[in-house]
Amino acid sequence: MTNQQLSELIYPSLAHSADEYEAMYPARKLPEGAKVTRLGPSPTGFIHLGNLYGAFVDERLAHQSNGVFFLRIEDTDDKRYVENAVETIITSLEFFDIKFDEGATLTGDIGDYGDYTQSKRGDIYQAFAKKLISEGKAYPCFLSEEEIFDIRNRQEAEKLTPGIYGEWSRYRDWEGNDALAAEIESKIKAGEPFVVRMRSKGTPNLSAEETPRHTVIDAIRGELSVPDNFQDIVILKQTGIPTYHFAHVVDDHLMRTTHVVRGEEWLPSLPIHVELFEDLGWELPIYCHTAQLMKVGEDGNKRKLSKRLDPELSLDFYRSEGYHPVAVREYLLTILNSNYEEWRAENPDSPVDDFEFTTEKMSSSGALFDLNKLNDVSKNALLHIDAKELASWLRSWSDEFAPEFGYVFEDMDYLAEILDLGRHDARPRADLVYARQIMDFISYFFDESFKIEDEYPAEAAADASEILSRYLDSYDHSDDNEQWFNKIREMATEMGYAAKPKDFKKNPNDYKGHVGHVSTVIRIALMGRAQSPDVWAIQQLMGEDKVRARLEAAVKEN
RNA sequence: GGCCCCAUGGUCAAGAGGUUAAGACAUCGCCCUUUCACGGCGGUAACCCGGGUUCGAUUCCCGGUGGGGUCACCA
Repeated sequence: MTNQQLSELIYPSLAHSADEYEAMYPARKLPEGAKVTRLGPSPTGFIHLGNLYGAFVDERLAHQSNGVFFLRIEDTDDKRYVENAVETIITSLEFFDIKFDEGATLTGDIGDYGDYTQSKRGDIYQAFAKKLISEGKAYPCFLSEEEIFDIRNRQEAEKLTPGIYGEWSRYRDWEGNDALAAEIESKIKAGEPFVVRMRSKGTPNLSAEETPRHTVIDAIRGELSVPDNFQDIVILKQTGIPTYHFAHVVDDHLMRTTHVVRGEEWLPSLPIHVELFEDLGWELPIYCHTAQLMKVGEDGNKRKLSKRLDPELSLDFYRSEGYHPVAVREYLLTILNSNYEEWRAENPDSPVDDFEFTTEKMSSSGALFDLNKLNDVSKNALLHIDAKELASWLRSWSDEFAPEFGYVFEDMDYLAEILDLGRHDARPRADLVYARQIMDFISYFFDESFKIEDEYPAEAAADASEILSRYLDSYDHSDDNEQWFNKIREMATEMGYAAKPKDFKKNPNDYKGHVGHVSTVIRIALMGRAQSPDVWAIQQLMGEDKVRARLEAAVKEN
């Protein structure tokens, strides 16, 4: 039996040959320098910030170069599949403005390089596996789970690298062994299950110094030292479905991916991929191994984000808290490219996508996720969003995640005015961070959520009742800001408070307190809290009736 | 344990042989101010260790140490 005969025996009737597939998916016609990237999620229905981080890199690389960014569903593990996962992936990414040009969509594939779902590409993988078998670069393996377990135990006892390779692989060297060749032939004819393994050319168990190496250039990390692989890894599972390794190599070649962006956890399997590309006679794509987003664990050490342990890093967390997609995008960019913040400082009003993103400026060490920084970036980002736009965005957030705030959206113009409070001053206020926080920040405007949260300052608590009734009596809604404050100052002085805080600080024994304490009493009666934007401006927005009603209620309380 | 990746303040990070070792977030103080926010000024705070190479290493090389990742018919 020859390798050629073996391959025919295993795959007697495939729809197409490897060469035919090669011709069906020719090189893309794209402008010089255009990059083709892809996102290959497995449909577990869970994406976290780390995935988004990687997706940004893909998206920017492709779209900055007039290239193509496509979505490929990597569902080669049926155990992992979660209902509606694909939909979740697409809509979550869309929310953060990650859009695909090609690939799987909710209504079917778009593009000429499909199918874009790996489970539908069985024939293609088999055609290439057949080619490898016919060339002696792969072989069928009938080792059972128990046998593999046994091999591993013996290897561990001998302190050898575990795995199926070299002499440990019983079905590897059947050439020149007629008995074994006959055994394989009869097993196949009998329909016994098998996997297809790569027949690695590497020499097993060499010392680190003896191991031959390749140098692969990584666009983020520079030169990578890749030791030769010697493991006969599985390329096709018993089901005929490929492992990640084989699917990656076949798909990214056939789909003409130019840049493979993936997490650094793939670095250890790079030797396998290098050998597979070589076996198939294909050129290596440019790898971009991104650093993992980290988190501080319970032991105080950094660790990789984990879907089990860190549900709060799920994209849904940010969506439900109401972080604006632009803010998240902007934050990610600050950790993605070290020169981003500098660029942003120089171009405060430019759209994010004007920034020229480069892999060279990416850090190769894992960044710790920093909520403080996100919040800071977010409040500046929201400053650039028009109030009306912000209002309607908040409404759609509420519809989906917080319907209890429905009353906030009854008058959208009013909401927009509230949101705009102080945002156009010479020194604009930056109060708004994320939707849930905003709901709390503006809660005093609505009787549904208004409540007294703070206590009157000690300096003026005893006079609270008098302050409020005098204020109410003299209240004139048409007063301008200056007239209004002069009245308060006058009243404060009459009641024994300093007209200026400085006077009080200088001679604390001469006064009960200062005008600030007096106005805090008013602030609390109106807003329920000691801290808020300008009282006069808020009163103008609330309207005279509401202002009087709040003051009257406060007087009654005292 | 083998292999791979990484290593500058609390965090994100510039720097690429000679710098008073940037900047941002956080933090502290002061100023502005009727509160807060914004803004301004200032402060605390860092090159993991040991060997080389060099006139000179945070920077280059080697070795440790530390952290991370990975060793599946998961991706």
